[in-house]
Amino acid sequence: MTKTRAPNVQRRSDKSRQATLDTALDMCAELGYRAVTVDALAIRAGVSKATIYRWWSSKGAVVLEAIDEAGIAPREFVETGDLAADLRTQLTGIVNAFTDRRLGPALRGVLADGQFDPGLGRDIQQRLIAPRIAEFNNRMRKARDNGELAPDADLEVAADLLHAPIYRRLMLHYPLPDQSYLDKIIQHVLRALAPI
Amino acid sequence: MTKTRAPNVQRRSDKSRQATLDTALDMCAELGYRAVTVDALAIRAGVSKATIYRWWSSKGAVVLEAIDEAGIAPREFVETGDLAADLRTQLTGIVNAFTDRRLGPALRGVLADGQFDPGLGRDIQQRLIAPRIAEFNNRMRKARDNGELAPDADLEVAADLLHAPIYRRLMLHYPLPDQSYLDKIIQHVLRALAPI
Amino acid sequence: MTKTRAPNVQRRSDKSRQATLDTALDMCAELGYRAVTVDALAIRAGVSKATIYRWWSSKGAVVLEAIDEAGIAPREFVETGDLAADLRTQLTGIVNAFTDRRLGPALRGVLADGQFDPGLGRDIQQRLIAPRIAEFNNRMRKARDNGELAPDADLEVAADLLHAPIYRRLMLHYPLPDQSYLDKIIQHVLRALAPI
Amino acid sequence: MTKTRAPNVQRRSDKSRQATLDTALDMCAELGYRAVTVDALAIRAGVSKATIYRWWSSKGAVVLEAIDEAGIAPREFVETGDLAADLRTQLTGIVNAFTDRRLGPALRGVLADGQFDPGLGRDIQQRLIAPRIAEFNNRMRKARDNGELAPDADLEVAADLLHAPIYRRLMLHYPLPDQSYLDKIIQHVLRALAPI
DNA sequence: TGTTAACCGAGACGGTACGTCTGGTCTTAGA
DNA sequence: TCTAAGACCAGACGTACCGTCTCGGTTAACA
Repeated sequence: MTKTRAPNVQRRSDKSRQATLDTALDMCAELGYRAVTVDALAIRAGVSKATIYRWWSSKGAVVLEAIDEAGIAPREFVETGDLAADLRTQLTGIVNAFTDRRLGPALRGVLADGQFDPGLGRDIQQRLIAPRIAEFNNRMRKARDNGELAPDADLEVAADLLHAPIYRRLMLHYPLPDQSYLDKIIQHVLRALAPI
Repeated sequence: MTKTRAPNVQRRSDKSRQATLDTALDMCAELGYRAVTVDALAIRAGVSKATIYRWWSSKGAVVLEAIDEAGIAPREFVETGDLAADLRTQLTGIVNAFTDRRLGPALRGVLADGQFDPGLGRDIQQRLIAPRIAEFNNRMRKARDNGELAPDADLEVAADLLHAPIYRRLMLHYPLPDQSYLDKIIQHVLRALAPI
Repeated sequence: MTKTRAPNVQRRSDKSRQATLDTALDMCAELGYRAVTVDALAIRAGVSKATIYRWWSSKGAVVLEAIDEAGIAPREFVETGDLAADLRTQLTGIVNAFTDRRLGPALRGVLADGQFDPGLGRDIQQRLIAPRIAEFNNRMRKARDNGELAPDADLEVAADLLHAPIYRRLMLHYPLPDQSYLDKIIQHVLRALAPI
Repeated sequence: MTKTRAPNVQRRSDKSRQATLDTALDMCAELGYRAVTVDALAIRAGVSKATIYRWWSSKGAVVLEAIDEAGIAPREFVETGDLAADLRTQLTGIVNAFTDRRLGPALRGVLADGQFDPGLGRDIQQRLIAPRIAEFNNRMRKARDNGELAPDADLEVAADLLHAPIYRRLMLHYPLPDQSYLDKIIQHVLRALAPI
């Protein structure tokens, strides 16, 4: 009885969808993620609350989809043959996503919110993180095959050491790494993973 | 017209203070940080809401103080002379804090909340993080002086590489590192910082 | 930044409205006007506080409307041709309203509250008092035209002398007039206003 | 245990008592009775809340005592031998008390409050009303003995008819009677009570 | 081309937590 | 022992959001 029948995606209004996603990012940028309420989002997007809740489970889900759609940060590696340069490009892309005037606040907010909402956390992991880690692993596997890394280089550890400083700094309110700091990180990690 | 004349610390009721802090941790453990409300905390602690707001600015501030007081995770390094072992002890202590049945949920919650509330974030940084980083730097400086690390080893990078994986995994809902994974991290970092 | 966009009366839930008004009178009767809180009213009426505040400005406004709707005391005069009898009927009706088990406490309470809240006082005057005074004046004007009263009988004074003892006794916690006392009042006033 | 032993009146600080009473009237005049809180009263009078509650049961009791002490309105009749003039003097005194810049707000407030607080209501009746009604009855009895009133004139009715319009007008937010209106009331009542 | 199902905006609803305020009690230290 | 100062518990206040719901109006697929 209470169960709302699954809505028909065919008939979904794309205008309402886009307005909701766009407005969500705008409002995060202006007010900060926390201060964005579904009520206000609905009014400003010219959309009804029921419509939002018909298609998304929460504010976080809206913002996550908006971020994903906005194509934040490069997904695929631009491969130049220079491993350090390629890592630098990817890490810089991630940092830029967090500092982007429009996307940054939404991204930080949704990540923090994901720590409270397990469903949202899972979605973030799957939609934002996993594809980029897969790309990262691809690139690293090639480097390992090329002999740029030790043949038994542990890619999970590599992913952690390279990416984690960004998240730690987010979480502890330290300033995010700049280019030269990223280079230091990369050099340290490559040294740790170097052959013999 | 914020009346808020600063309250007189001399006359503070220690009983109310302790009850509030204890109950805050208990409720975080039982319900999760998010689900703890100041109303419910006040009732269960047998304390009035006004008293809570007289001494703390928010739920997060209460929980932070409770965690700090509970002496979560070792502050000082136990120095054995074996650097890898000492780092392992400290990092294990941190991971244990996050997985502790009583403190873990409070700690995770307050860290996530700190990402929304800048004041709280600053307090976390100062009360929880900074003292431990100082201890860490002490230990690392000794190791550098002993020649266990390169004479130009960058301790900021070292701190990031060693601690950050824990925070990244928290943030992305990955499982926290276990002992053997921590050992891997430590070995990689020590290799990156090794002399010559 | 009073958001308060005027609510849409068309879509008002009559069920919630009735439950609120009914419960307000019940609670006044049981607990006394002062002890009724909006919180408790909302819970007992099965209505949210927001709904109450959406449609009424205060507890007093709810109770006033409940009283008005309950049709306390006869509004129109029942005209029998016998002036003294008609006045007796009306005054008795007023006294009965104040002693009514269900309405009395609400009515006394809202009148007293109106002395503190000017807006409420004005509403009481307009919704409860003015229509009855108009009816009273109609009846008295007819009596004056009939020669039952002096041609220059002052109806304002008449209204005061006849009704005021009830209010004075309310205010000073004297017992309210009974039938025979009302008759005395009426006889005195009619004598004072009698034609030459 | 909870029972506070009756305080020793001998040792009562008269300075605190006077400051409390004076400040109570001042604050009623400035802010209105409702807006005066015991907290604010204590602070402004330089007196502690505990001291206030030791000697008075409520804000209303303080204000009532302040009014009584301020000797509002003439208690005794000034007897000139002219009954209408004497009544006019007394009624004018009462109206003046209600419109007095300093005492009026306190008096109106405490009267309204007395309708909620039965104990306060009783005290008002005994301290403020009863003595004046006794004086009134004295004067009226003399007039009856003098033959100015009918020998069977009902003094209770007389008191009601003469005084009640003031209270009704207070309660219904009508303007208080002015001199000429008081004269009309007096003339009507004297006519109703006139011999034969 | 008319019917109809499901969308849509609007916004009222029951809940619930917020942070503030007031009332009345209790504790502490000083006179 | 009384006082000033003020912390304390209790709980009401009015506001803000939440997520659900009901209402007409509109739109698009099917008849």
